[in-house]
Amino acid sequence: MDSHAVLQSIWRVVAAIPAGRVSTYGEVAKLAGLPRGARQVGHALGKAPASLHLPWFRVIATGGRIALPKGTRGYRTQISKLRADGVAVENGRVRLTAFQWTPDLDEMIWGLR
DNA sequence: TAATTGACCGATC
DNA sequence: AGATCGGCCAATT
Repeated sequence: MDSHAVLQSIWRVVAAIPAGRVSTYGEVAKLAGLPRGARQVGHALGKAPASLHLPWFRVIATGGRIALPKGTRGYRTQISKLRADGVAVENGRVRLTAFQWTPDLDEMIWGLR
């Protein structure tokens, strides 16, 4: 599997995160077939062309933390985008118990198809 | 080729 | 709750 394919699978997973829900770097990595590749996800998001319109802001760090350093441009952008999605962000954090996306449980809990 | 860096994670203190 | 530390893995220097 070449690196380009890896980027694509990561982007595919990120693109699949539904509005109003979030996922973590580690989780996205796992879903993309990289069990310990959380850092790769960071790189992949950084390299993603804007033309893909990827919902990168739905990807956060473990514990619901906003990964970007507080005070940066991206930090504020991410929060406002999440809020626009209906995700509650308090003090730079998201309640994962309420908003974390897990594809398999998604159908069971929310009855989505 | 080796060292450094980074939108990370988990356990531990 | 916040800080430290070791482990991870790829891209960059």
